Amino acid sequence: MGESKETRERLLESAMAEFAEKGYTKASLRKICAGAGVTTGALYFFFKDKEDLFTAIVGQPFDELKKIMVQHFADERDILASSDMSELKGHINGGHDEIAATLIHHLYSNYDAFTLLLTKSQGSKFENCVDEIVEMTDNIYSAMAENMAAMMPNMRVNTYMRHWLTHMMIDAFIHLFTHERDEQKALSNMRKILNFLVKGWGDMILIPDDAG
Amino acid sequence: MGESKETRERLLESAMAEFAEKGYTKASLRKICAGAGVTTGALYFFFKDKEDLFTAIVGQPFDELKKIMVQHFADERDILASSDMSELKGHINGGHDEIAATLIHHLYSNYDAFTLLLTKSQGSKFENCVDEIVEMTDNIYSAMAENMAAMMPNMRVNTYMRHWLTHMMIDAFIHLFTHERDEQKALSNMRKILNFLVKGWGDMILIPDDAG
Amino acid sequence: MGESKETRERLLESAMAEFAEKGYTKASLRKICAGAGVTTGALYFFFKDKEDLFTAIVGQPFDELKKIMVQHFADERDILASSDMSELKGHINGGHDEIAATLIHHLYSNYDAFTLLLTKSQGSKFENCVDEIVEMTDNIYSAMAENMAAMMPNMRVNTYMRHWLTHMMIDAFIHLFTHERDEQKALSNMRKILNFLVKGWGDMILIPDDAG
Amino acid sequence: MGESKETRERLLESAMAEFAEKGYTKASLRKICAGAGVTTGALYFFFKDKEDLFTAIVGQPFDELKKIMVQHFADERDILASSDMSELKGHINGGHDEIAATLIHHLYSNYDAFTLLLTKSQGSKFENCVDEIVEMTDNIYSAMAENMAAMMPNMRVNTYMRHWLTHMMIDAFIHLFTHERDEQKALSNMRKILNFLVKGWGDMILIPDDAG
DNA sequence: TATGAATGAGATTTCATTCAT
DNA sequence: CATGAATGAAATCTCATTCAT
Repeated sequence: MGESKETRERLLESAMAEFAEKGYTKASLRKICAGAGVTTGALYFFFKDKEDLFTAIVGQPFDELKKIMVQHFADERDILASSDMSELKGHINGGHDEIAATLIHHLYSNYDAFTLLLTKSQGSKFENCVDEIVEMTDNIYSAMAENMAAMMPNMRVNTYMRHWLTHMMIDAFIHLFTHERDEQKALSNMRKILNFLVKGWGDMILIPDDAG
Repeated sequence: MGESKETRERLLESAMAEFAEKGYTKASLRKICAGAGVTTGALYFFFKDKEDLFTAIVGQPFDELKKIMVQHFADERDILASSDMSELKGHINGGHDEIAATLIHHLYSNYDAFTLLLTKSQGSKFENCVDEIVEMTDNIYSAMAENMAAMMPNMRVNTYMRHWLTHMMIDAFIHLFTHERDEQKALSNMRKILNFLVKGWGDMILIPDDAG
Repeated sequence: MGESKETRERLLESAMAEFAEKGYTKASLRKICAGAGVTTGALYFFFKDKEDLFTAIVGQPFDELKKIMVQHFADERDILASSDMSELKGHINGGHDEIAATLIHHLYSNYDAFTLLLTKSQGSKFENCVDEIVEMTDNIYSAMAENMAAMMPNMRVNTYMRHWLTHMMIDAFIHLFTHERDEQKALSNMRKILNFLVKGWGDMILIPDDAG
Repeated sequence: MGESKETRERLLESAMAEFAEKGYTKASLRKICAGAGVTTGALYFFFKDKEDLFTAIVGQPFDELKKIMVQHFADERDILASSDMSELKGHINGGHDEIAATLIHHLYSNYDAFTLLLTKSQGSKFENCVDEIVEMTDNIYSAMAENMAAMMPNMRVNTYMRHWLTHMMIDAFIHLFTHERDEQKALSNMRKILNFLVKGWGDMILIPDDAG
């Protein structure tokens, strides 16, 4: 009554707790409402259905995550387009450091939402969100790898390994995020991990033309 | 009536399909029974409850997986106990190759069961099965890493990176398994990946005493 | 297999335990069979259905109980038919003592069966067994009371109190049986109780013609 | 929709009929809902589960019954504390008359509920409600009997008979209630019965020190 | 805005019973 | 004499959702 904003927020908080405890599928809207001190009708005033409620929690952070990545990759592409080989390699590391910091900051600024998204979304439309991110990233890296191969005679791209390395990189972010509550430590570790993974480009992705 | 083996197997097949489509939680026992052409009571003659049915599909393959790992690690420990440093490093690679082949063969020999276990078990008692495997592996690698550090003066173990590398290795198996239907290709790729990850031991896990 | 008698008895024992624990309605035939180490088919070889199984436990003791009472009352009637008033009164007490001993002995000789019958039969055809006994007894006492009233001028029978006193007497037996495990103590107490209740005949049952 | 009070009441009425016909355990919630013209979900809006529905019918009358008894016994204790022997005996009868009237009135004012409670509650949490009442009463009478014995030299309490007499008294109330639909007749008969039972105190409960 | 009431479909599970072998 | 398999109905209960007020 008259306290609409509060109600909506109480619902979101209650939903966060319930989704975190039970997972998307097993979470009960009734219990979410009870936890917010309202009845189901109130929930349906603010949200279309269960999916809409879940989206209200994780949707925007997830969209922003994608926006950040798209933006970063667009910047990268511009730079790479006008680079020679040695500048490029240097840039990859620097670029990685920058985007890593930005992404990790974004993840930790929306800690609860991303925890839900990454560990409790099975059954919702977000259940394949990681695949979506991997695909996005892979598309970019695909272009990047082909560019690099084009500059290096007698070398070609092992697409399978490129895909795997991309996946490992995303998984590394997720693993860090879900196992390390402190943002600074996460960032510091992520840098070491990225340093390591970048070596995989040379080792596994760009390979001699005649390799199996 | 009278076609006992068939019925149980039809139930398992129908269950496999339903679990694969909907995931453990959303799968409907009614539909599983309908799919097998029997009534719900028949299901309860063969299986105690939903969890028992799911376990009948994934339980044994999972247990064997753990048994294979335990056996492998026990063998390794015996060998490592009587090795000097250089032999040891050589062995790690060889050992990896061997266990990788065994594990991948086991995974692909129970393809459907492991697909269920790894991607559709949320809500069941197996939902944390990957963590279980990671923990098992990490315990072994923990001992191994300490042994190696003890042989190298002025070096210590970065436990965080050790844990991460273990996780990445397990994830690599899972990623391969869930993205590559051909066992031989999976094995070939896994070998390359392991070769790469093993370098992480030198790069990130054994670090100078004074490193942060 | 070849041990039919044993099986039937094991079923009866298992049934006794299950009925005692859950009551007739909630008792599960499956659990009874499991407890006897056989499958449901075996049960249905020996017993027609659930009711028949229960009857196999409590039926005969109950029938014998009624037979004992019928016999006793028939004897009583013969004696009473040829008695004058004072002999009759004396006989009531003596008769009570005798029948009490016989009944109590019968109850305690079939302790488990009567415990089931008296406390766990709701839902079965025996659920009103106490009423049946009360009615039987009341019919006899009705005739007896009318006889006595006929001998006493200006007195009539208060049928309500007669019915109540009969009920209390039966309840006294049941209360004793269900609260006192030792037959001798039960009998000793029952005698005191009957002595007391018999006074009710003079006090409440045979009343002046003009009483309300 | 919109006829909330009616629905809840229709459910209670339908439940009363079903419980009365089948007993608590065998009563079907489906049939109760059908009888009330609503779906099963509606029932669960008003009541937590089957037990809660049964409690909604019999709980309050039963609680009030206990409250009445507690209040009565508290009053009695105050009076008895300041009485000599002869006043006390007189009081017992008077007190009995008063409480009997109050209790019987309460029982008949909730006729259907108490019928359910006393004859159809097996399987519910109320299945031992009579024992509860007996115990309450027995505790009080225990104290009362000891007081009386203390005033009478060379006399002691036969606790077994005290317990039995208490039980008989409660059973008398129940028997009257379940066999006599008319409140006035029940009360009138109850008075006679109590008069009779009170004699048991002298005959069976307070006995010479040297009695067995 | 929000409530209170109700729907209707569906969930898992248990039951007594049957019957071919 | 007993098994193993299966039926079919019913049980209690929970769910997301709707809607008049």
